Amino acid sequence: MEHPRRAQILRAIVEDYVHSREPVGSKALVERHRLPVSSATVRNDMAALEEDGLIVAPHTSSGRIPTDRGYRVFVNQIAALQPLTSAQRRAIQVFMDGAQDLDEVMERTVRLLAQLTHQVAVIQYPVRTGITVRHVELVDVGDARVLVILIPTTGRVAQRTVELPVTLTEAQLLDLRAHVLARLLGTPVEDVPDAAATLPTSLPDELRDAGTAVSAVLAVLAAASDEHRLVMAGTANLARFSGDFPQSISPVLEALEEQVAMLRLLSEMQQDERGVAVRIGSDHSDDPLAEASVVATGYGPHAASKVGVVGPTRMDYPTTMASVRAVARYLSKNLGG
Amino acid sequence: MEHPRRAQILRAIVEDYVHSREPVGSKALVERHRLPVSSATVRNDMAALEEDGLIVAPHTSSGRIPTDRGYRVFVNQIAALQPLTSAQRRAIQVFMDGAQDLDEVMERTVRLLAQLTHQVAVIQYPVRTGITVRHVELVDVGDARVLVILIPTTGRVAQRTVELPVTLTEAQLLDLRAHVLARLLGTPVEDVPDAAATLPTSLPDELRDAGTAVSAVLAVLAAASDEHRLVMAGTANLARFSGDFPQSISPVLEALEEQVAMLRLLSEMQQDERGVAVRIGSDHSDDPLAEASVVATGYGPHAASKVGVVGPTRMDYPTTMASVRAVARYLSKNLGG
DNA sequence: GATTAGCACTGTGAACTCGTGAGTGCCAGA
DNA sequence: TCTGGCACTCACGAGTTCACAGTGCTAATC
Repeated sequence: MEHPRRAQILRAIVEDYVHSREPVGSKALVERHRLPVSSATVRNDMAALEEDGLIVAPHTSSGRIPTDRGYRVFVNQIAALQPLTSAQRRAIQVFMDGAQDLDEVMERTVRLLAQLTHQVAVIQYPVRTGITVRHVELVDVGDARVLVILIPTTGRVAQRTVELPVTLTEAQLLDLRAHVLARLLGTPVEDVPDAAATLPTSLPDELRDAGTAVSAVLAVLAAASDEHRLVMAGTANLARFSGDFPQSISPVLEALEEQVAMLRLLSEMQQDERGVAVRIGSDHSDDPLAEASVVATGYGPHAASKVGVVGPTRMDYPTTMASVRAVARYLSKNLGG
Repeated sequence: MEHPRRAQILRAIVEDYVHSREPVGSKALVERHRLPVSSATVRNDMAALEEDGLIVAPHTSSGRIPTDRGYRVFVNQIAALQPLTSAQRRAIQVFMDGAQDLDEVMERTVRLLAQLTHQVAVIQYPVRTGITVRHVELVDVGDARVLVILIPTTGRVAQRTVELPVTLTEAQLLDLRAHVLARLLGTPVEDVPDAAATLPTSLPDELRDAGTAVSAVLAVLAAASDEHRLVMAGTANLARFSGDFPQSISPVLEALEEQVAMLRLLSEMQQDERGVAVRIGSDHSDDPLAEASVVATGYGPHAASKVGVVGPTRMDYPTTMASVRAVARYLSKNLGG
């Protein structure tokens, strides 16, 4: 793509097609974009672009539409993302202001992004790093059952009841608690499973079985964290764009409900130097998101948590990318506290 | 509707239309259901049913389709819900078996119900009654900030950090904790706001301001509970039935995302003696669910928590109602533990 | 070599016609 | 109250025509 005019024409085709949803022809292109060449020249360039697999004609004697590869090249060409309008900036401020807890921040963020982009927005709960164990509490619930509570330095408190193989006295439970605290306090949460596994060996005999049960639960509690949760909003936007999905929007909705798959997809996306990752369509046709594009970026420390939108390949990439990045930046800035 | 044959004809029309999505005519009706009368008779009855507003003809000389009122009467006529097939019962068992924590139960339930009914399924987190305060923990986080943790007898632990107007020593914090515990331990969660409000008056002067801040947070924590959370699954099913929504499925998707509105809607639905509540369409056309039906029922103690499905008015009510009830019963039975 | 004007060609989609058939309402008779 | 019969009515699909936006190609021009 060293040919500058062809790049310009590709850009024009993408813009017009995204805007009108109709195949764009050479003549209309020259007029709408005041190109300093004739339609015949544009036709020649179009033939070359088609040769390169960047655009296709749905049928003989119709205008061209971009292919996934065409969108890809277009997206890569965008040098700098256009900044948001001041109105949009203000919207972010107003919308996000006053969110009390993390749940509310996630909820508002995802709604805001859906509204800003007119697409489906998804956000992963923050991935926290450097979290250690602040406290562990064992509460007797009767019937040899104990409520195990794991309190990390930041993030959500995790709890679960566990059935002990033996009944412990109150003093024994306090003793066990002391052992657990001694072993785990200040331990990075990701090391808790290993640390907990070594716990029983250091316990007096009468606490060993109970300690084993508690350790197992602690390992589960340390592993289960918010960061596998995904929140989304704006699914109704998909229906509005249903014309852009040749099949149906069903596979897309299904894919969105598969949180595990979505999380993997998001984590696999590599953002470029502009700070945004874009996935356009898919090569393998069995992918439920084969007809869709995903624009995502990381936020928070190491940009480890993801936020993004899902929409049709025929999408306004420049503004969508700008919105996603702006929201992520806002989050990164205001989530530290 | 004391006319038995007309009731039978209405039933037949609903069944055929639900099954074929096409207006049903008098002749086809007589054949498919082996009615012991002629098509002319059926036509007369149809005219009467139309007079009553239970069916309409989309245009002159076409078959009839049920109105919302028609569906209503049809649903009321169903005396006993047909029980699930043994395969379906087994599916519930297999599907739900092995769910570890509440989140997983909710997740699996809603997926199962979506799969069973081929509709969008929604479930409200259990409404718990008779919950009291098991424990309150205050953890110093530095910078005059304290993490307040409220542990109820059952349900999710709630926590939030609060900024204190003054810095407390460790001993003062322990003192405050003791006062809080003395006041709140064993208090029903719904009474916590009131109880917490009286807390500061009983505090020594140097703890009063901090106590006020903590009380406010405790009130919030006690109010915020899982029971306002709604989980859904099967939105892709909506797209498959998109032909059944004259406008688009957008309003329905929007309505589903409005958790507050959905919760209110669900709580307002009164289930009848069969244990299921059915809402068919809507009178006011500005309702986003005007084109949709909701089948819901309560589960758990006092059937206070809701589970149900949302779909087109052209829905297989008997089996949907049976599925919803079966799932709710399963939940009620297995959620006590 | 790149660009342009000119021209013949093509497939889509909108507008129109027309025949078919399922379905209705109504009436007269059992 | 039910039934057979009959005239009538639309919706729908197939077939046809027409205009037009757009293309590819060729030959002339910069």
